[in-house]
Amino acid sequence: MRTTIPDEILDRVAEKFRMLGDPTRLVILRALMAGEKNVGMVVTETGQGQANVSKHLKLLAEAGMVRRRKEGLQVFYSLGDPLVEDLCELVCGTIVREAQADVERNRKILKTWGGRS
Amino acid sequence: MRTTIPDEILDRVAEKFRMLGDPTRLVILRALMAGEKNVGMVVTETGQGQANVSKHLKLLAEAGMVRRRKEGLQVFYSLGDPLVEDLCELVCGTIVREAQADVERNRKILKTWGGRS
DNA sequence: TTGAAAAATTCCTGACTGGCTATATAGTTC
DNA sequence: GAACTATATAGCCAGTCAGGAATTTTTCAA
Repeated sequence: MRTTIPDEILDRVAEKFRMLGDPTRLVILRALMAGEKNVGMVVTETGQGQANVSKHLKLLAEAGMVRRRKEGLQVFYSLGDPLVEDLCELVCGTIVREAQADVERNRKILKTWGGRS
Repeated sequence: MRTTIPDEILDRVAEKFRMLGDPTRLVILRALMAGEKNVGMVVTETGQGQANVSKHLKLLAEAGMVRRRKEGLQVFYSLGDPLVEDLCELVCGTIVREAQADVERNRKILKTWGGRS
């Protein structure tokens, strides 16, 4: 039996997912998956504006999905726990499976109805 | 080595997460975790308005996270694949760990600085 | 102290979205 | 067909949020 989501943490669960529900944030997190980076590096790597990156990193840090370390002028961010990677891997796997199912379905359709153009 | 998120599916990954990033949708999905239900049952179980539930279910179905089956007047929805449950379980586990860490931290603070009131 | 660099913050705007009410559609029963 | 039920849809409003430009804060170096 699987445990259900307790009411008390529903909002926090939603918050975590909401943080991952934005493509720009995913790109930022993907950049951090390769290792700790400062804001400037994330900016150049993602092509996003500095203000935007800073804002997103703040949100991610507040949600506890990213760690913050200050060193002189620069601030370094890194993934806090493997949760993010695990979640992304699961979802990516599902999407790949969906794509494969699509391909298979189309292959059958073509086999039955398709001819040479 | 972990595979990174391919650019081509970034938006779809974000969409899946975005679907889970709303407390109401989580409640709806939680209801479906117990098994297939028609819209009316989900409405009474979640306490949400009928129009809202219908809209959310439509979104979830479009995102491929919920299956739709029509039977006479009623429409039954069910979880399509175990992805949702897996994701929720992971996040819940993390939040519980965070809470435990908080408790532990506070315990130490009290042990050092706290006295009897 | 002045200047420069990195990051954060503020303000603004446009787009999106959750929830509501009312209405429409589809299917059943009489 | 008329009445009824279950679900879907349309329209509206308020709140939220991503992105950009400009400014501020923080820190280091000269």
